[in-house]
Amino acid sequence: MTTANALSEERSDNSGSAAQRDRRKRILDATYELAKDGGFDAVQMRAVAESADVALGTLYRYFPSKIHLLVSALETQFSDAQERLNMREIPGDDAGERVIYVLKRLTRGMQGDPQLTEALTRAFMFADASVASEIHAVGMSMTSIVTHAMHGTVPEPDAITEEDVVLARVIGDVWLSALMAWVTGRSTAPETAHHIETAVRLILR
Amino acid sequence: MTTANALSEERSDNSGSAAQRDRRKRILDATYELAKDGGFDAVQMRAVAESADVALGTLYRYFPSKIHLLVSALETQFSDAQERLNMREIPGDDAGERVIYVLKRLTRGMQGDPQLTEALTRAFMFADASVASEIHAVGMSMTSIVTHAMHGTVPEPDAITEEDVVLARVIGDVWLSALMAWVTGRSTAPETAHHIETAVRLILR
DNA sequence: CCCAAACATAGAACGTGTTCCTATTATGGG
DNA sequence: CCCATAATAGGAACACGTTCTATGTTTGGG
Repeated sequence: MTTANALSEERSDNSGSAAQRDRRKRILDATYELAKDGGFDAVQMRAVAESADVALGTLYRYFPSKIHLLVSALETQFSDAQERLNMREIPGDDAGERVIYVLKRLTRGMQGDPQLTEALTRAFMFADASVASEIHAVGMSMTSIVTHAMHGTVPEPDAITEEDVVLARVIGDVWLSALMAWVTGRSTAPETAHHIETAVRLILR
Repeated sequence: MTTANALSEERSDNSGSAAQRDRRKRILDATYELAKDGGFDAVQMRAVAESADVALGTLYRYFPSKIHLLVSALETQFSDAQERLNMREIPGDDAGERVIYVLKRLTRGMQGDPQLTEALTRAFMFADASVASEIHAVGMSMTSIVTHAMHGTVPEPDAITEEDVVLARVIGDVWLSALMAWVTGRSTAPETAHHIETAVRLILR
């Protein structure tokens, strides 16, 4: 999703210290690249470190575990998506239509990179309490995306009711479960889309 | 789907050499014991093998991975719960009340054994495509439990409508997400119960 | 300019899931 | 009873996440 390739070391023109900056970004880019090709298993810490051209210990200084690394990658992707979506109005005649539109778009995007999605989703699922803050951030993005879609435009904070949040959380739950079913091969892409659509209509009826 | 261990052949000749008795059951029992005390991390394959008094290779013959082992344990627990619930009528005046009753009961049961629940849930979450059939079985039990609760009594197969199944799946999704949030320390037990209750009322309104 | 502290590197080492190998022990058909 | 085959035991070996150690290298305040 991000710039295709910061993997190739771009240290040609800038000598020394310029290449020392942006380790975090290099690491995340390497993570995306490896995940895109081989999924969760291919994101091996030694491989990430080598790809990002940092030492293993440095990788662990930036991300204290493989799960932190992948959930942080997911977090970045989600807040990017949230930002992109916030820039425009969501098409659709009612909340249900708009939410379905947005979720289908999100889902299609993720299904376009199955291995990457598998890596990020499984990390998210496996995360334990130590990753709570990153997971919380992802949840916030998800809720924000859905409430935005429900309202059609970025809502004023005090325009979001208690019920909106409950609805958004439930929709987020369903979306996550559907994504998981797809990632683990228990349902096809069309089935996933259909399940999400049905559930949203049901919840926002 | 009626008996607890549909997977095992459950050899009935249990007299004879006691030590040979049902390795599968010994393994699952050891798994429960270790999980109950120390959660996911404490379920170490060498420890399970030793506890169950089988060789490591034998353990892997019965369960091809730690995830298979734990998801199978979850499967057993779920189909036990399903069986117990099927034996009686569910109290409650409408579908929503009954579903909430059952889910609260289930949730309380799992929260009574936090470490065990953490182990089983995280394994379930982490499972990949190779565990699809076990995961599917868990999903079936879940759906069955919920449709049962919706109807109040074990429904005839043809009394279950398409919509029932959709409702049950959505409820299952929410329940799973709530359980996950609790397991990873992102929400407390009361919050979890409240979220489930709110969501069920919303879905079955 | 100098030095202490923070940051990086390379790589060894360790733990646990998983695989593999060999010898031994049940099992069931003839 | 005997043998072929499968199942099990016991344990070495390997892979990858993670931690640790020893040694530079950068950086910012005096």
